[in-house]
Amino acid sequence: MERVTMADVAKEAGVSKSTVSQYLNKRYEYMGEKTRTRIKEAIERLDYQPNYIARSLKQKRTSMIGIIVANIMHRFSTEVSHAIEEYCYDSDIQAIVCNADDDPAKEKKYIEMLMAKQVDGLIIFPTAKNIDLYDQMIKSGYPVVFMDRKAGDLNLPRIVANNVESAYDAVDHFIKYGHRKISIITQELSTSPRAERVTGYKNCLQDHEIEYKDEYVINQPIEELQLELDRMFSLSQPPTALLAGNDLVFLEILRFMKRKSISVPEHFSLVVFDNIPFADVATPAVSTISQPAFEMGQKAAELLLKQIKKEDVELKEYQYPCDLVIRETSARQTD
Amino acid sequence: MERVTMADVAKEAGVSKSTVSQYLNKRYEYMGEKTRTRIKEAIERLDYQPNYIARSLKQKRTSMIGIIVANIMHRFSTEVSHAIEEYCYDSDIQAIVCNADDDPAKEKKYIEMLMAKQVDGLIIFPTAKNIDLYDQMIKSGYPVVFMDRKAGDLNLPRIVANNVESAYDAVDHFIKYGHRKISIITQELSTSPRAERVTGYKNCLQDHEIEYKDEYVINQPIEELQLELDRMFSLSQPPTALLAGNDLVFLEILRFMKRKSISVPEHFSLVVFDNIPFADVATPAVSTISQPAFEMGQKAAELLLKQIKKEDVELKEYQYPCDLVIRETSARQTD
DNA sequence: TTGTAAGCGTTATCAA
DNA sequence: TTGATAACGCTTACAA
Repeated sequence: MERVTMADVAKEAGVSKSTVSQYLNKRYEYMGEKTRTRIKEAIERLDYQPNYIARSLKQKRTSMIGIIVANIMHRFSTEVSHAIEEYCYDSDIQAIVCNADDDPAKEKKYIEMLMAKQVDGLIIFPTAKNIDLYDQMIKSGYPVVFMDRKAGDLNLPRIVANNVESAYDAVDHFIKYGHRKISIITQELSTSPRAERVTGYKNCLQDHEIEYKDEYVINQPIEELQLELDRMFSLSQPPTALLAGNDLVFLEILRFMKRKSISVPEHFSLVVFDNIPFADVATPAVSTISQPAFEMGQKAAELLLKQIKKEDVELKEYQYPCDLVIRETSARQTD
Repeated sequence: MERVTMADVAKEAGVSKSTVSQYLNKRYEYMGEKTRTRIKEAIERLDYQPNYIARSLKQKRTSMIGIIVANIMHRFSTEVSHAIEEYCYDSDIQAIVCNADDDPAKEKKYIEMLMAKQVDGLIIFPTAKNIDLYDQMIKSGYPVVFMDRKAGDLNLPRIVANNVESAYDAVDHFIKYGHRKISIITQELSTSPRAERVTGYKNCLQDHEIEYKDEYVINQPIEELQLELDRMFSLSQPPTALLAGNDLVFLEILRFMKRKSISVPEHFSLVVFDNIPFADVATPAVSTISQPAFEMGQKAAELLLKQIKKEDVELKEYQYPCDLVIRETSARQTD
């Protein structure tokens, strides 16, 4: 196991612990050539590995940050985490990814555990149910960045997509393609992006003077979606275009299509709000609204590391535009 | 920031640090009822949060483990990591996931950094290029479990899939479906699973007395695959069945199909060796050899935690059978 | 240029 | 049943 300590190296090299410490922290300025090589050799001979825990205790920094993801099953979360990790790697920072699984209690537990582990800061996809806790962290000056979701009226940097506008654009695209019976399907409206996507949908219908119909709007838990889809497609006038609110919803729509043996874009046009793997190479290629997950992740990391280094950051909302990519699941409606 | 320490709580409650420590570690046996409540109240009043770093320094355990994934872009890696995390969550252990990105130098750096951070053990998808380092860790008694890939002849628990047999089964399935011109496509044969899958392929052809043809076997980096596929499908006798060696290869095959406007199973049958999202709900649904990623991850975690707790574990290879799921991309060949 | 010594916030040992 | 006190392995004034 880990045996060799700095004291051993010091003894081996015939110097004191502090000198070894100096050496390790590359403070060579006032260090004699011989002492340096002697320490170097001693370290090699003993195969000494420094203990970062001890250093952290003293320095009050761990060079670790935490990422608390609301639900790791979303491709978007994975892409963002990945971008954060990559950014951190260049600064010799470790990222610990935790999955709150859409459970506020689990989120709370992770926040407390990561803070107890003295991680230097946190990037959170907030469940938005632990407002008091968020508030307390922020007030205490602890570095935090919010990602993807809005929560409360807190004074910290937030990275979000322009959900309203992007959903608007997708619906606008449907309308330009001749659709009038347009549906939007999301999970429960318990998070800001979902609600915003529905808002964009409504706004666009309104601007085009298309009547909003409740029966075309599904906001239900994943488990309910098959039933809801059955219902919606039994209408005398089923929708001809669907906007899937995220990748998990898309999965359910695929399942539904499989079950009914129907296909896109023949039966309806489809746009998915989310990054999905294979979207471009699938047949038919899937039209998507893709969020700039990589840029968003990098920005979050940048803002967090700046806060950790006590540099000034703007405590505002950083909004990212998404990219509506029309592929083969969108078709013109001619009736 | 983090201000309140155990000493503050002790003072506030009018007891000594050691008593507070006892309380926190739930050693109530010899503790007076009143002291207990006084400490409890003091903790609440001060909103004290223990510092796990200090505890770790003393106890020489961090309750963290590291996962070093060879390449995070594989769905399999994500699923395994996820299973490990879930298992660890129940034991109050944190998992730190690092992506070596198929780079032995990066793998080495991560191993050293995680050990310096005093993580209690490591689950590694080895690049198999750092044998000396692996050897050293294992000799020193550090808890390690290998996942997915074989590396060197080391004395530690290894979790692997039965690659030879599973590839064999897929080819056997092709042959039963009337195929004789069967191709296998993988990346470079630099890892054991890839080589084993090719072995299974060869064995099966041999058992069925089908001639092995080099021109049907592609083992090239991802970037070369489009060229190689072009070449292979320009043969006078192109293959009628393809076994894709993993999910990234599958992506390239999809890209190729898109480019050539050809489809499965009309142009060829396809089985993918890997877990891919949407496989069952895609159209056509994709035949896959799915690895029991969840079980493999759980087992790895179980074996690692046992080692950490100094319990005996068998230092052997744990081999997991995969599941050949025939879906719609496999068709009978009638010519 | 290097060494001494006092922490960092816990836990563990042993007395009281 | 509780309290001193010495670690844990490192950093950092300050002294030499």
